Amino acid sequence: MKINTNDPADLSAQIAKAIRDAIIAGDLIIDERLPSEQELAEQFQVSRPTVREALKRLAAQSLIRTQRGAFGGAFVNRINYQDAYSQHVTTSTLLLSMNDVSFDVACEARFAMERACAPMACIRRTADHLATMRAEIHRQSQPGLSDESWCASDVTFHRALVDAAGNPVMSYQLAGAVEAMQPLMNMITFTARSREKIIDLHARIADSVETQSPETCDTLLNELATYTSELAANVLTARARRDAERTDA
Amino acid sequence: MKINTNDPADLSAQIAKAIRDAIIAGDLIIDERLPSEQELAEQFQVSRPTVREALKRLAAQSLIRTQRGAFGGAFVNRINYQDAYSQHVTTSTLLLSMNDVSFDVACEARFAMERACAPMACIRRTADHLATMRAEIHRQSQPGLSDESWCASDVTFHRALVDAAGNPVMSYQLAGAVEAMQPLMNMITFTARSREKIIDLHARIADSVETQSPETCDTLLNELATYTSELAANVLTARARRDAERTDA
DNA sequence: TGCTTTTTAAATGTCAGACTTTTAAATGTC
DNA sequence: GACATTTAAAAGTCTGACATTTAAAAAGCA
Repeated sequence: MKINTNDPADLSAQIAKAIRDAIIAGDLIIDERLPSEQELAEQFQVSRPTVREALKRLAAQSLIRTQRGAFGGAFVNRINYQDAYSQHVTTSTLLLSMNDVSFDVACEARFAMERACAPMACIRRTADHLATMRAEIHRQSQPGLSDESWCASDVTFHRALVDAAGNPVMSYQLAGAVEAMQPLMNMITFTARSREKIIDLHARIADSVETQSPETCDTLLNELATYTSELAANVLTARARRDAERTDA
Repeated sequence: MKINTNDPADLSAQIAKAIRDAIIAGDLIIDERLPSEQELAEQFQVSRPTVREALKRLAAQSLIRTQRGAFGGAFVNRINYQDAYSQHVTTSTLLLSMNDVSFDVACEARFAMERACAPMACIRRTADHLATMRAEIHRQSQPGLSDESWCASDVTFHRALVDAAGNPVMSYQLAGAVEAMQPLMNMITFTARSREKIIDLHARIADSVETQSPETCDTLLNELATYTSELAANVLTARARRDAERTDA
């Protein structure tokens, strides 16, 4: 584990990279304790604050965890789905919001991937997944539900559908697409009428998963995708018209 | 932007969280300059090293970038696909390797998502994507190709297929599934015969994308998924048998 | 002996202050 | 006006110290 003296990057970044590479290569195994900060400082010939900055970088990526006290230190972390999941969602959300990704592109990606889950979900769904979907449909039917709660419930419903596929790798990868859509979904105004239609689709999707009818489920998801896109398009044109009027006035 | 004095977490973690939340909430916009480290230290009533550790955490997530010199400082970073992509791949790879994810689960997820790309790829593929696919097929046909080069070429081929769908959100989300599989793929021994079969499938997949035949493409990807699983199963049973023999001796 | 309490040492967390290096704006010079 | 020089601001780094946490080791005790 060496650092390149010709590298223009910060020392702490170089040290972080060296340790990260060692973890990825398997030279440092799970739960293995790194040398103490003082020892690392001596190894890399830098000061302790510099080592600490490097360790904080790695901690931010959940690659290590630190423990205080005697026999404490930095340990190689087993990355769990929870940590990876929340990081993935944060990054995906920012990626979408910062890069002017159009609603259509995000929507297309999300539903394409969700439709990939559907056949597996129809086969492997448990009573638990179905119950979650039904519960969210019930929540969505309640009058006076705020737009935010509506969207949150929508995400929960779709997460249950994805989780029903029983493949944690897919759940993890899909999380970015489904949850990161929420801020974009919040732009849409869901009228009582549009909510009604979506709830109907949700109910029929739940039915198709329960009766294990992948083709029906696929068709319904497609319909939902189309309808969601339409709603978004309406919002955008309405907004454009209003802006135009304001410019005229 | 305040920190909670009752929070048991480290100060640097709290400060990082406060700034991160401000960025996610949109209180800090892209390219906005944060206060200098000295000013942040005064605002949060901590020392400069503590602030620096917080900033390094954010830098590790590509949320900020720092610039030295007069009028330098920490700036809110526009997360680009490149950065997000490599982070996503790193995390996915470690998630798979550290959590004993079975080959089948990872394989299923990968091909299910790839099949979701296929219809879009058939419609939107450009000459560029097709050329990349053909070039990789050609590379794969060369005798004496190392297993690692073979796998790398395989990833490039499939990335081209995914990119051909013309949806950057899908490309980003799929990157984790496709590239993170590489270490698992490296476990498989690709004999000349198995390579031949895969190359044939690759060629027919490229054909189907070129002739815009989504159904054929889907079937072929399915076939490739099944065959890949079979190869892996063979490796695993062979290894199990060998281990058993070794135990006997 | 066996359990509880106290001590202790090692490690991270935090701080203060100084110095170095980089960088771009401001100033000076031709 | 174009180029060189100065300068100040900011990140990067270092040194040394102290605070806090924690688990092992030691001591005390029944």
